[in-house]
Amino acid sequence: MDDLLKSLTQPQREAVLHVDGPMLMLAGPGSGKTRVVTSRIVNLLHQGISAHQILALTFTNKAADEMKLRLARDVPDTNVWVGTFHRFAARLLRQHAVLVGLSENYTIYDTRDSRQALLQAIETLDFPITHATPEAIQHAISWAKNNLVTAEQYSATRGHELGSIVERVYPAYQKRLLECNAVDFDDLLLHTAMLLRENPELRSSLDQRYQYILVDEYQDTNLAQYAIVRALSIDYPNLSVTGDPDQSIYGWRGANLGNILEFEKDFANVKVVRLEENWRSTKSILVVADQLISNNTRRKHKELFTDNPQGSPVRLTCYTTQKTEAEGIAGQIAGAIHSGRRRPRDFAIFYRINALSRSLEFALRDLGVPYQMIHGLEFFQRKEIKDVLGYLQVVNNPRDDVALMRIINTPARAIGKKTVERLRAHAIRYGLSMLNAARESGLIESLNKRAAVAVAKFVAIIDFLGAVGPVDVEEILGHVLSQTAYRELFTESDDPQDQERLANIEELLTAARQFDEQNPGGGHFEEFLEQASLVNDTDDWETETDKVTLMTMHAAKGLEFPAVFVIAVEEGLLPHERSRHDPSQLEEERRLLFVAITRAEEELQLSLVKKREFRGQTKYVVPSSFLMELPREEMELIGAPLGGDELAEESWGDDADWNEAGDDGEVTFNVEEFAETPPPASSSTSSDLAATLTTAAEMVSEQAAELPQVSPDEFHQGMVVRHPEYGLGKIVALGGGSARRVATVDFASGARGKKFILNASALRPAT
DNA sequence: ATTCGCAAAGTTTTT
DNA sequence: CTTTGCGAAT
Repeated sequence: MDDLLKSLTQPQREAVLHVDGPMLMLAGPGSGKTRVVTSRIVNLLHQGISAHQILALTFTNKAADEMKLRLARDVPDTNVWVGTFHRFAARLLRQHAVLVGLSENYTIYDTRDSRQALLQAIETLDFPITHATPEAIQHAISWAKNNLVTAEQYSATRGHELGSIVERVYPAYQKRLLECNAVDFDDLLLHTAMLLRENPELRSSLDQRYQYILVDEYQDTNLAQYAIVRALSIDYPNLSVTGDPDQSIYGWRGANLGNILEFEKDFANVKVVRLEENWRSTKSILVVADQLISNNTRRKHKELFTDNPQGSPVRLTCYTTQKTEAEGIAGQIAGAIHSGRRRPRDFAIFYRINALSRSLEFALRDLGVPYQMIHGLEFFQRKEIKDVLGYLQVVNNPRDDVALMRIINTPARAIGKKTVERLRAHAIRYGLSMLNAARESGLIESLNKRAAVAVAKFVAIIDFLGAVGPVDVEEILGHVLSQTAYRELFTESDDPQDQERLANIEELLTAARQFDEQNPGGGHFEEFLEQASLVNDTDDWETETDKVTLMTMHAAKGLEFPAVFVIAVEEGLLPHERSRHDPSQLEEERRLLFVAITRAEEELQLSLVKKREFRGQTKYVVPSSFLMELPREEMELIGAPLGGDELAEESWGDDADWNEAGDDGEVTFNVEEFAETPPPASSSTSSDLAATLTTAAEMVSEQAAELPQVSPDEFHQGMVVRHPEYGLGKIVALGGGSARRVATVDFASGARGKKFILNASALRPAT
């Protein structure tokens, strides 16, 4: 502990040593915030505070994992609860589900599932919605929930058209969710906040349980999150929040900047600590960031400074077109890599909208620079994954109609739209869940025999899965795959997309296996599903690989890179067109650029172009108004017209000036020079990856056939195997930990569901 | 039940 | 210009 303190600055030390009472830590970018927070937890434990009285809340899994990792380094085996708001709420809600009308096996719907539930609710209302899209309604409901407005409380402002629709739809939607025993993301917070508000004994016992609460990125909390944290800090107001108002970039999602700006009014005797010293960036970079952000009014004044060297000046480069911009940047990167000065992973390129990544991808690929792009949601949103998990959802929560309707005819089993409609009508009429309605398919008059039989077969599958019992997740998923023959949909196809789907299913099984290892005992279906819906795969962005990173400025928060490029610093893109006219939204756009700039450690280039192709047509670009707020005399300006005085106010927005500059605007780097660069290992696409994986798997099974002893890990679900007694068969499910891995096998000879302990059996892969 | 074609929209994104 | 989703046709 003493060693720890020695390496800290005075303000950092103050924050670390703070024990009781509320604390507000205003931490600028690169100020060592995470380190301070984890050190403070270490100190709390040191003071004799029990680990289970400490609660650390973050926004993203990435941040939570980072904190866990650092904490584990200092205090191995601690059981301080570190996690996201949503996960904490989900856990609390499991224990007290009944109080809000749910049962503990409730399902968490993602945005798409919620939309389906919403559409179903609108159907039951049967009044036509003409002037609002479902997305708009969904958004309005989400906004209400984030602001703690319940369905009963919601009332439209007079004359507000969308509002009056929402007023009717919101309660119906909420009813539908309860019928399905499901919640949406916002409900996790709303229900929990209401739970605490309406059950004073529960609130005070939890307040006592969680005496020390730490919240990260407090500037991004919404009202619901605020209410939860506030309710847990009344008797024991040892709440410490960390954040930076200048890095609040999620206002459009309901984040309430007021939460952090007014923290000091909210609690008595708040200790305020300012971490202003920056350890990340050069002076050149920091001064640009500082000047820019000082144009905002809604902030807490902060003086950023650093002991780091001056560094090279920040570049502001103007290219002719997005093509030359991309090539120029790719050329600089290739050059630096080629000369051995930098590695690919040192670089990041940020842009305001995903659509801008295209030209960069081409340019990087042309020069053979490996890169990775961070897109938001992926894995758990894929159709094949959602389909397979849909079965598990229904098994876990038989009232989950949304999941049921997703899978009832997937893979196709002759249950058409009409049949589903009739089932649904029956369900509504008798107040049944879809599954129970399906059970009665034989009694529904509108259904013909063929349809009724098809439905009965589906019910049989669900019942079979339900009867499997509390086994490992990997095993139940294996049963899902073999019962539905889902895998067979893809195995015969040579469409590369299908191969990718197959690989994704394997990945799901691997994820299930890892989960099983961490949660032994079997039957943890709902925890697995919860993890699947609350996780997103930007979280496991590969930090280890040596590639240039391309991402939106939003995704960049919390990261740092030696060299950063920010492209398209242009009016209409940054600030974005839709934010340009509202002063508070404009400030958020400025914060976004501030976040992007402060990711850079040593080198930074901002760039724009003269004309940009957008949605098919080329338009002359107006430089971002933010550029005028930067200390241009301290920056290196490259490329006409930014080199001269043309960046003066009078030429702003005047397209003519841009035309005159000519078409071969200066490019900072000669691309041709690097065209001959021997291409480094190119960025591997997922299909490449799938191909390698298949080959590897083949090699493994070839080897296995020759070797007398086979490792249990070499068996996988769906594999064809041979047994000396039963002959050829197929693995329909796998379960158990690595030492006691059990395979369930159906044999061609007719023997079904035979179980073998892989370590001990004579079962071998067939080749 | 699947496939094809057309229309419409096209910030940012967590959970 | 692209992508994506829904609806109509086979």
